Amino acid sequence: MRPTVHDIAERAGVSLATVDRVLNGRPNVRGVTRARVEAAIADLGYVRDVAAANLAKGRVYSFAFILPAGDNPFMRTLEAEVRGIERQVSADRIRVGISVVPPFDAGRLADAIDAAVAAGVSGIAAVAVEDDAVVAAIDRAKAAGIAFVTLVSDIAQSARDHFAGVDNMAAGRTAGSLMARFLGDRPGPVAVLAGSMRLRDHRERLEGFAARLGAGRVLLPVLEGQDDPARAQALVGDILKRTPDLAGLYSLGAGNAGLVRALAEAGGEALVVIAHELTPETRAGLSSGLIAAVLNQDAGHEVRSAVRVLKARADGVPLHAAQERIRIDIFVNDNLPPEAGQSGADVSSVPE
Amino acid sequence: MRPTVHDIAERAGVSLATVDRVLNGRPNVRGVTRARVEAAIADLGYVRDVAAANLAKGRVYSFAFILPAGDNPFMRTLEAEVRGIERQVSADRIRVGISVVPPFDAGRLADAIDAAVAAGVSGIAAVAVEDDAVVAAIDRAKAAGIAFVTLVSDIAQSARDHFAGVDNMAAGRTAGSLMARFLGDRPGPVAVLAGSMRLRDHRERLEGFAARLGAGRVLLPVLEGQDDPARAQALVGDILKRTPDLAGLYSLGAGNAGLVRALAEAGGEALVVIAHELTPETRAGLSSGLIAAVLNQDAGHEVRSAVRVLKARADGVPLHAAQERIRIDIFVNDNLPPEAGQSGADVSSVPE
DNA sequence: CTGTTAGCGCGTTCAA
DNA sequence: TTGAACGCGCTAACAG
Repeated sequence: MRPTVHDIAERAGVSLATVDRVLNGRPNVRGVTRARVEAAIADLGYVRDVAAANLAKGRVYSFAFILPAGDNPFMRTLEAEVRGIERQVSADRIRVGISVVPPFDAGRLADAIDAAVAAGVSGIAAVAVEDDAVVAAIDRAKAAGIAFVTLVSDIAQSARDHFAGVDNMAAGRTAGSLMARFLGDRPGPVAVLAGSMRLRDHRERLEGFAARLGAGRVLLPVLEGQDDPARAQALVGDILKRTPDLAGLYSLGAGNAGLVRALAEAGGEALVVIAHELTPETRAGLSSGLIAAVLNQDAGHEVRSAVRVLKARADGVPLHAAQERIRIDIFVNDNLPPEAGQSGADVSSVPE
Repeated sequence: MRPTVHDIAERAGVSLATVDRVLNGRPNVRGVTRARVEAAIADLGYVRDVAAANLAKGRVYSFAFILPAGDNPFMRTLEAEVRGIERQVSADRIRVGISVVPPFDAGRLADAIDAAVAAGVSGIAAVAVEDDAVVAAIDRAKAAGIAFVTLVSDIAQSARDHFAGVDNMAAGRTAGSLMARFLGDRPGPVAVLAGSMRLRDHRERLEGFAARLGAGRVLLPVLEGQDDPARAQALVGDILKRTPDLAGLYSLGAGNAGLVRALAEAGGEALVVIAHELTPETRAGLSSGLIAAVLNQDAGHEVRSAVRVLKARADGVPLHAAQERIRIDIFVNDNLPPEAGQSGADVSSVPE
């Protein structure tokens, strides 16, 4: 049986309360007493039973997720995953709230962070926007002792505890080497559709992509679609028309609904298209053969990872870094995961 | 606040003990009383606090993992993951034991299952071997009320609760379509290296692969290497010599250390090689460019999934099917996850 | 058949 | 500075 506080108290010759004070770093314990208790803890290899502790405390974790509004399908999937996780973790006394802020609006994001801090949450996960105001807000949250995880998009120079997202440079490299493999010796230039070169994620993906594409391949100037389906459709339609020998197209941002429409219209067959994020649109593109491969970050995994990390931080407990690393998934038409039901509502009931 | 057993007792006008009896389906409760309690439970929307229940019960879950012995690197990774998960879940009063049995030995596997049942575990996870004796043993375990999960390799016709592994037919299709894409118009036949056509997993992968390879492509007779590195090396070396125009090679089983050695020796450059399972050997193959892509099933995910399912079954709680689906990962040289430290020992400690 | 009571491992009043 | 005692939500002896 695992040692308990009783065992420690007995071994150290003190009472339960004193053990508790030492365990939780509370004051009013003499140095010698503290040392005796700590020795006992070390000797017995005591580890606190977090479940029992929470039961006693009546503690409820409250985490805030801050996501960008808008019709970016990936962000909506992320939101659905956050909503879906609620029931899953409510048994562990964890409440998760969502606030949605205008996309790319650093001021509003910073305000939302401050609001969550004021509301007394014990952890925050947010899709970051690179901005000094946001960095400052994150640092304020950390200073208030609140766990902070950046989600999907990171700000490394902030005080955040963890980043739950992918290495976008590596994602770009992956797209580049896949593109090179798929094209083989086939001639023709390659186009890139991005949201905006002002976004760090998009810059990184492009850089990685270019690095792996191969020296002999012409890379056309980047098209910026602002992650907007209509603009993306126009841009792609245009480039297809103007570049009959186009060999490949890499869509590294959102707005892929427009991309797929433009591809379907043009009826281009041999064009190799690689896109990001598995959404209904890109899934359809894979199925119809218009898209060769989709790179994906698993939104569900990211959300679950964020919750685990926030909880671990709130408990002051170490975490398994290996499990928290978000992979870059490659999907083709044959390894697509089954279409998820309604936002995580896919529950198999148990017989008997 | 969530309703507790006290609230139910009060509302139904009974004592805690009676509520507990109803909650846990124990006997010695009058029909009318039971109905009253159940009504109160429904009215209040009560959900049991599993953590508190386990604390009270002093319950320790004990799960048995049964794995094949031998030097199959994937199986050793699986074993390492099982050992690695112990500490991670010991906080949740879960103990996991491992027993290793001779590979492909149905009798010994069945014995191990029976032994675990006799030892009184509450759940079993095993890499299944297709055999009536094994089916019978699984069914005995289920009859004894023990949760059962097949791992990596399934027996669908048994009474197992769940399969934690991948769809091998889909994995084969994925390999086939990737091979077709990678080869493009390049001429030349394709070879397949399998362990044994007597293994259902390997048959399924081959079938999927052939279905997606394309009609115009010649598929050479299957090489059976018995998952043995030395035999694999000999077979691959031989086919490379005898088939100078060989365009592609699909290794759908184990023994890839031999495969990589043979490839390195031959110095074949343009040959497109696709293999299964990310091991040190295949990882080296990807890095050196000898292997184009590796299909993988995440052993850590499989083990964690198995534990979650076993625990859910033992608790009689529903589970989120979507999270328990094991994906078919595609790895190329650019999206490789960082090399894991020693068997899950990759723990980042928490500051402050 | 039903109710009382004493814990599970821990945190938190209160006194001392 | 320390300790005794109670309670978190639930289960499991016991009585009745």
